[in-house]
Amino acid sequence: MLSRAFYQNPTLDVAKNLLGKKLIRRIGNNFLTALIVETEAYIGAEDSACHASKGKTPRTEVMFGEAGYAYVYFVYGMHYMLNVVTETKGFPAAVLIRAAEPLENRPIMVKNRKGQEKHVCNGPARLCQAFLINKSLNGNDLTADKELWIENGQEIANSEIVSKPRVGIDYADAKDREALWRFYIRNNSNVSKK
DNA sequence: CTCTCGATGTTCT
DNA sequence: GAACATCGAGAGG
Repeated sequence: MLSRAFYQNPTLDVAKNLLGKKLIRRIGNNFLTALIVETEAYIGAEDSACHASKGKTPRTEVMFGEAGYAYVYFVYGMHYMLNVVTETKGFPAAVLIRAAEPLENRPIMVKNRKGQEKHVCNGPARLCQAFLINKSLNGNDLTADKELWIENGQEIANSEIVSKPRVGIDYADAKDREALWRFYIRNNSNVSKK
């Protein structure tokens, strides 16, 4: 299990370092695992794409807290997103987990996705469906939790990491839309978009 | 394979 | 009341 110190770093570093790590979810006696292949950084009140840019609210409160906690929220009336809080207490920042590559117990993930064999984890909302992640996990401590946490996986070389603008933030300022704060593993077929 | 379009509910104005 | 860090079904190539 990754320690708190891993998350207490600059958000862009954490976003890149999370690539190749193993996301683990316990469902009863079964353990779902998947390799993280795509992330996005949301950094501080100055980032107009970050939820925290509108100030601290009950919804975004977790992002203002200590690093290493899960920030789970609901969008579009039907989808959950999984983020991990980074940096220091009082500075709102998080990394969105956008996609992963199924490792163990893939059949259970497919079942959670209502039988969808393709596109099991290649999208933030799909990942949450496959892993049964919902608001009940919001605020859980990923450095101590028994239901959801992250472990070391594969080493990903810097040359294998691709940087792109973030997805789905048309409402943000131009400078924030253009920021290359989306990271994914080159040539991995599980990323959410080409 | 690609594209379009509508569902859905929480949050904030 | 509007916007929203999306997805999947269905139509067409």
